[in-house]
Amino acid sequence: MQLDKQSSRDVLLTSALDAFGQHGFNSATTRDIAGAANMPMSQITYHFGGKEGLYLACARMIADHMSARVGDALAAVEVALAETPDPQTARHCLRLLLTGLSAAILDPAALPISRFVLREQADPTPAFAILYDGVMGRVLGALAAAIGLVSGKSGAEARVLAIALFGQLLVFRVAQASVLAFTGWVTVGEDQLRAIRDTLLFNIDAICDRLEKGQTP
Amino acid sequence: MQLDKQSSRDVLLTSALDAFGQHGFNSATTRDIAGAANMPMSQITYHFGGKEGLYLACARMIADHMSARVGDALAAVEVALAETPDPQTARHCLRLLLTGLSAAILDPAALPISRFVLREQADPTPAFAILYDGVMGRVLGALAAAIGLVSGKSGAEARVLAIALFGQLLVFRVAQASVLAFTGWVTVGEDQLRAIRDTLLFNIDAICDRLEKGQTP
DNA sequence: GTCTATAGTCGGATAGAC
DNA sequence: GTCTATCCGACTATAGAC
Repeated sequence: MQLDKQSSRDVLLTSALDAFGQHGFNSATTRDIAGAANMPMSQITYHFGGKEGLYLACARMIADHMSARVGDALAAVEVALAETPDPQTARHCLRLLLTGLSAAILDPAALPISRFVLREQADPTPAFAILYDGVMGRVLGALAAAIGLVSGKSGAEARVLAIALFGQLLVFRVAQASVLAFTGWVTVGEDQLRAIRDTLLFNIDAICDRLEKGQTP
Repeated sequence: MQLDKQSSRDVLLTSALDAFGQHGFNSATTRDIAGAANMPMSQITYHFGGKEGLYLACARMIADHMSARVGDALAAVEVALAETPDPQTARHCLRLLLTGLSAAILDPAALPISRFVLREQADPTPAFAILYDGVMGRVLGALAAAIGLVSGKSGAEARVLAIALFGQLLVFRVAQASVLAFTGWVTVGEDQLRAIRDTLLFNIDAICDRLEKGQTP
């Protein structure tokens, strides 16, 4: 037996991530989560102490997973911005970051993660701190730093612009129902990812151009 | 008695909108909704037939409310684009639309509505069609039409760009927990609304400039 | 470590008095 | 139209056998 060496703990975690992402903490039931993992509900109590412990464990798993996925790119950008702090480097970093984020956020395989994170954005629980400190704060920080180098400004304006840039991407996940209805797409796959990424890069160049001309928001 | 002439039906509706927005359909309880309106749960059955009927009635109320609020501006833009279809008019319309949308979406008084709509975006129910057909489809359509006039293109590219523009605004509502954590704001009030709107208008000009130069995404 | 059985709670719907 | 009382199903948690 045990053809796959995944511990029942891990099986429960992925099952839970899926359920919490789709239905939220309250609506997801421990019975369904355990059932999808082919084990009785009491396994959740045994491994995680209860529903809440399971939820927090999901958040930690996400933070680890995302750090592993975008951590290298993020670190590279942070180093580049520190070593060669000029507008050209910054613009390149922006393009790099948004390209990587597009792939990570729109990847269909990461859908359960996206859903889970979005729910935490809408109404944060103690799991929010785990996610924000682990990944999102760093991403926004890197975006704002790059924008600061391009515009020569830092502080509030750069941060607002960083969030707006990020929103251009996020909307395709968070408002997916409207996106599909409006574009006629049936799914957000490879082709759509390309179209979105190209639009984002175009906008980055447009905004950087205008920032470098010294015009400020 | 009856100092205010609001029918108990209306009181239930606003109470329900609040609860559904904060907790979602499943987690909001009819007991709490009725309790907040100071009436027994059976009133929901009487007026709306059940929890589901109450939920759909909320969606209809939102569609009516939003149509009343942005309907005029939307109609004006649609007329302007049809009568004087040139890039200058289109850019002006874009600025007008985003300014109006900023106020509507970030208005603290409209928070319950925002929450309700966002939940429908994440996982649509039959209420989604009511909301999309009533407002959102028209908004996105107007944005895409204006962009089409500026860039000389219509179709998929204009629609993707329209969604991206809208996302710059939406993110400040949908990811509010991260926005507050990252900016240090404690709330999104008048001052923050101005900062966001100025950034959006700056980006619109930047993107329009580049589109008019004939460069395409 | 893994399971079954059960306790205790809560939410939605309904019946029927007023 | 508005209320109280009650039913039934579904959920989390826990005790305890193996």
